[in-house]
Amino acid sequence: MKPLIVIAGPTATGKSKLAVRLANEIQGEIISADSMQVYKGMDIGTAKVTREEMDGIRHHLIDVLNPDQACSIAWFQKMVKEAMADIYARGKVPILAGGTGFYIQSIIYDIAFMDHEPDHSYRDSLEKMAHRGDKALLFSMLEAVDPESAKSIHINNTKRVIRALEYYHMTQEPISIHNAREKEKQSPYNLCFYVLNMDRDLLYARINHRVDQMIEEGLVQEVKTLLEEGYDKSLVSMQGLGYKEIIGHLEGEYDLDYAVDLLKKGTRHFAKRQLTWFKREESVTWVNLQDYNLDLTQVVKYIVKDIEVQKFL
RNA sequence: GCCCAGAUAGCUCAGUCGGUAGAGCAGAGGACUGAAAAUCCUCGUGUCGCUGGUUCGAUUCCGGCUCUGGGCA
Repeated sequence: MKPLIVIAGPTATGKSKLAVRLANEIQGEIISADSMQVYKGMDIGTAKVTREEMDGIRHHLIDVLNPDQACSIAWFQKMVKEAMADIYARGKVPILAGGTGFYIQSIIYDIAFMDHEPDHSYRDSLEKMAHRGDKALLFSMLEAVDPESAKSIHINNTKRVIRALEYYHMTQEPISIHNAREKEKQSPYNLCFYVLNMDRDLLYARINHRVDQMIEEGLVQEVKTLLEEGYDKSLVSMQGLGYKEIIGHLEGEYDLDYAVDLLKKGTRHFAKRQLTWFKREESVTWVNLQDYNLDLTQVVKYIVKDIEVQKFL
């Protein structure tokens, strides 16, 4: 089996920096597993690594889309697989680093996605129903076609209900069957999966601090520029943390201080959701950075050793 | 100094016509298989400022005190 190293964890734990240090030690290349860093021009708000911080290490899946090109997991997975094939061909080790748990999962278990594009007209019609407030109707449609999914998807979770209906519409198969099948899959990789973490209080303090830094570095101007370039707030990319909050401020809904509070709060909630995601992953090694006094050199040393112990390389 | 209004969950406040209380936010936990930085679900006991009084019973009514706003001097 091919080796694959994953560096994950909630936002603001220093995944990107650690990944670069690790890549230097083990002849690695980095693949970003981040749903927002794929977009060009979104640098400050996504805390994207700078060219300098890359330190000569090759990074994949960063700055590969314009903000109006919606990224999907199927597309992401395809691109990552191509990048990995390339990395293996050059005798290097891929390091998948990022905080988008769903994307990481799609790679490590090689989840199957269908080739064809979603049927937009069907989705649009369902969304119109949702917009009219016909949640119960949508849900009863799901119950009729895929009772298993109806049991596990909450009636208020319109996005999930619509996707399940859409899946059935395209394949004539309940998505619950597809999900159950994919869940059985074992990872086709020789996997070393690390999740960085720290005490919650410290993590939240770092998040708050980093948001302040983003503002100092010119996040407001970055968002302004994107809007001036014609990118609209309805785009998937503009739903990202740091973008939707600043757009609200620029449109006069609230002052900057309020936007900053919103962004800090939203990012804290996000970090919590990331942790919930990683907690359910099996065979992950949790790394509490405080056990190493937040010293990346020590953390890298530990991880390199751990990888060797697993006779990984 | 006087007058008025407040003092209830970490915060903002609601409420109890007297039977020891509940929302939002914060916080915690969870779900997630083509929007995922998205979307969604669950979780609320706290000397009801302190102190006397009335009462079977006071956070609720009355008095005093303390503090915080605002007004008048």
